[in-house]
Amino acid sequence: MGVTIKDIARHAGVSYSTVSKALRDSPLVKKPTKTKIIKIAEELGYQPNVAARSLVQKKSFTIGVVWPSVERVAPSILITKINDFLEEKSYTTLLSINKVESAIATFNRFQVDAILVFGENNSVLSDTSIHTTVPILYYGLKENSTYPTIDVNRRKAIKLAVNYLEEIGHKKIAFIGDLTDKDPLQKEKAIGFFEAMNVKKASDLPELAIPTNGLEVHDGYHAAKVVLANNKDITAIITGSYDLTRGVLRAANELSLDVPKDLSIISYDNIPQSENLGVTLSTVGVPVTRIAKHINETLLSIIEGHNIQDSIILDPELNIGTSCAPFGWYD
Amino acid sequence: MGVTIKDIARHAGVSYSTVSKALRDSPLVKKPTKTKIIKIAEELGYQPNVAARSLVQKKSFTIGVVWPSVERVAPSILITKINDFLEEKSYTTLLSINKVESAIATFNRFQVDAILVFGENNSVLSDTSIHTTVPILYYGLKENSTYPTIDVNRRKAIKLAVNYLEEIGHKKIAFIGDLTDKDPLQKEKAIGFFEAMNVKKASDLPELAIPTNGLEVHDGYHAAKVVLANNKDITAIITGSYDLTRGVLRAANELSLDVPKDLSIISYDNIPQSENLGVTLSTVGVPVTRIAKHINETLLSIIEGHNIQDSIILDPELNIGTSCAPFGWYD
DNA sequence: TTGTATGCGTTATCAA
DNA sequence: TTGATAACGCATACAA
Repeated sequence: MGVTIKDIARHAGVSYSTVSKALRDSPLVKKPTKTKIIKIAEELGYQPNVAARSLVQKKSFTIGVVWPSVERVAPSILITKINDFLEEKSYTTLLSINKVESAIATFNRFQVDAILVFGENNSVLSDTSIHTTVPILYYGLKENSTYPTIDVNRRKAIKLAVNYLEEIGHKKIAFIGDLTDKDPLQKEKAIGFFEAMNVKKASDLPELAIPTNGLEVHDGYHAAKVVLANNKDITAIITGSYDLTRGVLRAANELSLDVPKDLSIISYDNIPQSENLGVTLSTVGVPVTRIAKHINETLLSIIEGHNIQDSIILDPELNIGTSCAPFGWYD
Repeated sequence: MGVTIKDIARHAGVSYSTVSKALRDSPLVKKPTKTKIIKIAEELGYQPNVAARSLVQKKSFTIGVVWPSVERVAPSILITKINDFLEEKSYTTLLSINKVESAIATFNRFQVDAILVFGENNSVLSDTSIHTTVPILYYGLKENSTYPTIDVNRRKAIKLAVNYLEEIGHKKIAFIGDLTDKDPLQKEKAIGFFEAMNVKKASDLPELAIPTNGLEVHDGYHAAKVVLANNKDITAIITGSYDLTRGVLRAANELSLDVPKDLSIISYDNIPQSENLGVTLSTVGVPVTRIAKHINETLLSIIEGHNIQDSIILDPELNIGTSCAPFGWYD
């Protein structure tokens, strides 16, 4: 059994309520008593019992994160950031990888102060089925949720990239990414491209809208090899993900194409890249740190009882590195 | 505020202790009262308060999982399996992505019944620094832990593969994988290869021990392209991971090499493959389901107070699919 | 400045 | 078969 404040009280020769106050750094306890108590607590390896504390405080200083699709990388980095921030504010985050409904039920029983739900791309979170007194924040596609939501404008991101490339003179701009309907997030990016190009669908733009079979490095590599061989006058490529971009760079390299002299590249990306790719990437997207910041602030705000008015859709930003240059710059 | 048993009691016109019994399906409550109470509880959306319950029971039916490196895929699948099993046994799993020490402290305060630590490959978990009354189980490299540990024998796995290939007549067997010292888990596989080949290090076997820059598909693809071009009499390849294998298969395909006619492949793997690769893969490793089973049983066992005697190192198994055939089989 | 008493929601023991 | 009550560990209003 763990050490309780009563054990500490006995050792210190004071009442346990004094110990309680001392440990919470209350001004109602004299300095010397306080330091003595804290010292004893440390010696005994005291750890406050969350169950008891949250029972009386009706607050657990804990945030539950529902994360049904553990396998995905991008959310992992976001969660890590959120966790770090929350830790600073002395909140603990606990994750559940159960199905949304059951995870929420669990967190509800645990009396967490707020629940953050990471949306699965294909499922909808509606409040009709869910019994909870704990405030919920949803991160994912706005249209999939009837809760306060934080979303990222992927469509606008790709448009931004297209517009920028056009501004600096590029005429043939290709998009390499997932063009299927399987993943709504990826689809948003494709739609962004179509809208920027004033077409409706991929088949309206067969030589510029390049589908991949996945989002891995090799998929980008393969797509780029094909498109760059068949369509020599393409001068700029926008990719749907960082990994695809890495593949495109390898393909360009093998084809002796210089980036950005022969080919400009803008990559969709949320995540700060650590890898050295020979060029510094130009990216569009909402940086994870900004997403994390918004999520955290919203979380703390709803915990304090503020009713979140509306959902937030974060605007992407464009960061131009050396992978991208005006058309004809080197001629 | 949530619904409590007292609310239910008031609605049902009984005492709250009767409600408590009824909800726990105690035989000490008459059928009709019981059903009535349960019905009201559902109507009110009652959810038992974990804090209060674990306060009195000194048991939370919760298992804490320490998972500092969220980004990795293989552990994700394992965790999912463990979670499913534990759910069946009516345990809840909670994950923490904090640093090991602080995650353990958190779980300790939450009075979880056991803690499962997923080892980070480069850090050591020793019991000297850790204050806890909760039993801990470690999953990772045995040598990194002074706690009861479950580990997988990667070295033996690769040896098994080599020996099998030799048995069926292969003379030139290459290993494609991470040969650096960066990741101890990968290093184990390399050592397994060296031991099976009776050499000490990679440079003793330059044409057969093929290093990659990573564990992605493209790394396997690239390595295989190089090695298969330079060394035509290699008839069998062992790879360090599933993704590498996918790359090798693509390379073989591009080089018009038939698998298994021209090239036999055995892949290190823990994870059941869903993808159709044209062949059914031959694999060595410990299937996640088996790992999960062992972890779960050990977890439940230590919760029941059994002192786990010793650490467990799981033996790999060899599964031969159509990607692997005896040397000369088709001649 | 310190100590005493009460209650948080639940389970468990005992009395009715 | 049901109800009253103590206890779990802690925070806090109030008494000393």
